[in-house]
Amino acid sequence: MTVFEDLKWRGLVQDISDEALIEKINKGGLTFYIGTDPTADSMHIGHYSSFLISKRLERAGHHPILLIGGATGLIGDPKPTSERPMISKSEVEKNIKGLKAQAESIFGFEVVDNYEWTKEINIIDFLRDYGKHFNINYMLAKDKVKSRIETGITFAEFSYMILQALDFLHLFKTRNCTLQVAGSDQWGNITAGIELIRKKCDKTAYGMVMPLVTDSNGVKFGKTEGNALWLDKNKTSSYEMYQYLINLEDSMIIEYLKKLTFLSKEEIEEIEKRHNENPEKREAHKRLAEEIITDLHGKEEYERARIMSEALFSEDITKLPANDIISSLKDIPTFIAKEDTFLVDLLVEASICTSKREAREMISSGAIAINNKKEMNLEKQITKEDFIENKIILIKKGKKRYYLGFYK
RNA sequence: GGAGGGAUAGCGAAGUGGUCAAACGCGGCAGACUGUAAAUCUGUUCCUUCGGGUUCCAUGGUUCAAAUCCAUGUCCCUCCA
Repeated sequence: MTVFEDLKWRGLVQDISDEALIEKINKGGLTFYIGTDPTADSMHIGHYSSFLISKRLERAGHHPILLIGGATGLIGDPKPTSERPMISKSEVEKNIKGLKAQAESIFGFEVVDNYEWTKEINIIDFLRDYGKHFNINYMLAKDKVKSRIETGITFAEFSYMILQALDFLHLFKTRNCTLQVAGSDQWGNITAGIELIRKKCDKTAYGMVMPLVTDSNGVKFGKTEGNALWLDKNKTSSYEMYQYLINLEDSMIIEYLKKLTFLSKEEIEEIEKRHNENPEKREAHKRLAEEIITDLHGKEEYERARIMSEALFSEDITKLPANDIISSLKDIPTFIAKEDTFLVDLLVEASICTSKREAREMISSGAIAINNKKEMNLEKQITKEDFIENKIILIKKGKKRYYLGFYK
């Protein structure tokens, strides 16, 4: 299987700008770039899939450059629905630092910042050197702009694609970077760059985009409770990551293995076979979690997450030594618990529930468990006996959310 | 500059003087069923010491009573110039 066939098989190729790219990808030796704007101080799992393509290309003998949009992040890539709020310059600076460190440690890529070559351009040169190459009609025809004509788009966001095109041109000229890789929402910006290169240099550059990774309902991969799953383990612990991956729906799991791991076709087919025979064992889910967490944070982190999950979901927690529980559960939310507190109050104080009303509702519906034992008594007071070894108390909300309390 | 329309809970959207803590849909949360899955079904979704308290862009006003009427302001949209 060629490199391109492998990408295709994994479902990672939505579109390429030119058929000629296939051969170049198979041959190796290209310098390519992938970009992200510093909208947060960490990447999330959504970035991960597209960044993995870069890793795959790197393994196939190409050279990746990671571009962080210190300039474009100050402007904002148009979303199809509405204008982005502007991010402060200090925020952008902070985010760049976070992303840079992360990209280097997780992916080991060379990082560049487009602020470097954008900051010196003055407005007259910008309009003459770049603006002159963009016909408004062409820009208006781009999907992203088109979808915003009704709701409105500011000149700042409208100009975004010129900045991104300029990046591609800059890297093409200075680094001989001939390929840009991204998620499918970047297609318009990439083709703008390809055209700019053709107009200014009379050379051909290429673009490749991958489809957005979603669940079966079209919801973006990694969206849980409105929060993203961050690649920074201080923002999203390995345990949380493990839990998210292990709970993914069956119908998508093989697709995720293809897109998010480096497992070979043969290995994945074997896993698929076993998964179909015994879906309840969730071998495919476990393997996905193992691969992703190990790639991100290393073997040790993965083992910790796995052991913790197994302890919480399959063993009688009260039989374990308190210190073992503490050390294996250090990623879950904690709180301080006094004895004789009413459970209702405790749930609110520990931010397990947002109000007493909700706390009562949870208790009476059987959603609250103390040390894995369901507690439905609204008048329940926490006593010393509720603490394992007089030290800790484990509260579960719903089926999967755990909170660890320390005796005070 | 002129004319008109709009702003309601996380989102979409009803309601146009009392029966409104506000229909309905989505989303969220929980329960049942399961496999810590999906689908489905059920409940729930401002706070509360369960007496009540605080909500419908903001501020004033009319009224026994306002999301609903009036005035002013802010923001958005459409059409005309």
